Amino acid sequence: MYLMGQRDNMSNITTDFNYKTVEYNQLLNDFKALLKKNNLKFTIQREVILETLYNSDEHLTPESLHNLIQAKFPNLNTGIATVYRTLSLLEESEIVTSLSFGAQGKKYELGAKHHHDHLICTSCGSITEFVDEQIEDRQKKIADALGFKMQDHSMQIYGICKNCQIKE
Amino acid sequence: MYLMGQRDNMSNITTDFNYKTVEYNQLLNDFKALLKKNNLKFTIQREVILETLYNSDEHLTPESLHNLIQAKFPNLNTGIATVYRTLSLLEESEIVTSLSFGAQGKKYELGAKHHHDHLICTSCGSITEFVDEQIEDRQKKIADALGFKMQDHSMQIYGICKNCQIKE
DNA sequence: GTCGCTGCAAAGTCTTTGCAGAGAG
DNA sequence: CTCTCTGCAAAGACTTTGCAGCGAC
Repeated sequence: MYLMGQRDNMSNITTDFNYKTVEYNQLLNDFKALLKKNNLKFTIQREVILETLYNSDEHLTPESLHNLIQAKFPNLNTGIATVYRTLSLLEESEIVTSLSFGAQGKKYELGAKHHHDHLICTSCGSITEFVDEQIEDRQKKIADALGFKMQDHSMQIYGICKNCQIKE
Repeated sequence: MYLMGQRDNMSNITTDFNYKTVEYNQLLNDFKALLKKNNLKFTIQREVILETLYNSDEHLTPESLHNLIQAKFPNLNTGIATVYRTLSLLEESEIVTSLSFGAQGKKYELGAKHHHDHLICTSCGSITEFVDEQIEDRQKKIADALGFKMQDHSMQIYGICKNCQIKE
């Protein structure tokens, strides 16, 4: 099992621990191509949303994403509705994936990274990512054994994270 | 890894394949004891909700649970608010567990069966349950390694089930 | 220019809450 | 009797949609 590294938050420069497998420019180009293919338009709002997702290590709710954008680009005055609309578009295009964890609402993350699973703190809501080859292998075998043609899978472990255990 | 059997839908009589580890009467008694312990009252609505959950193999939404109850006990005129309140109570007491699948809303199932994971057919929506000890072990180890106090976990494998593959 | 996109506000979902009367203990 | 529960309806939280003007192409 290995923990995903942290990526450099300040720029697109990769670090030794960078887990993003896609450069921002490539991602952006893919997105533009997708838009063109579907006769959709490339707008500044759409770019800002993609960029903000890319530059965040967090799993963002539509609301927190909107807040980040408002803070960084106050002049754009981006509406929450546009954030929702763009997230749906990105999810449909499999550029982002969503997680519905415990309570209510979804969180989104870029899907362009490595596949990974999630450890979710039920106290503070923080999400830690990990990948475990043994589990990945096992999942394939189980699907095979049941005659199931596996397309995707997701795993979540819920509990109390280190920090919250200390606080209690 | 082993597949969970199917239970008899018509009565509380167990079959060879029954996977419920708890008899309804025992479940009911536990629930009554829990209520008493917390100075809560045992009402007909609460019983009907528990019973309906017990007698359903489906993963139920609050709404579908409410519909089932309305259909079976129209005279009770159970309110949806009571269903929500009781589900929260049951979840808090770890008698039921909730799943947040894809879209929106939660689905509930009795937690009194064995723990299990889910294979979900993206074509017909059917859900197959399974348990794999290797994965269970691994999950514990991962949580431990990350200083995480594990409370629960869930795993879903998405794909096309045998039947749907044949149809295609 | 055209036609899709955006912000806004209104409308939809799903869930929770306040309240007054009903009912369990 | 007391104090919790319940159904109802209203309120909340989150998300989607209609619309008129804006902006990408």
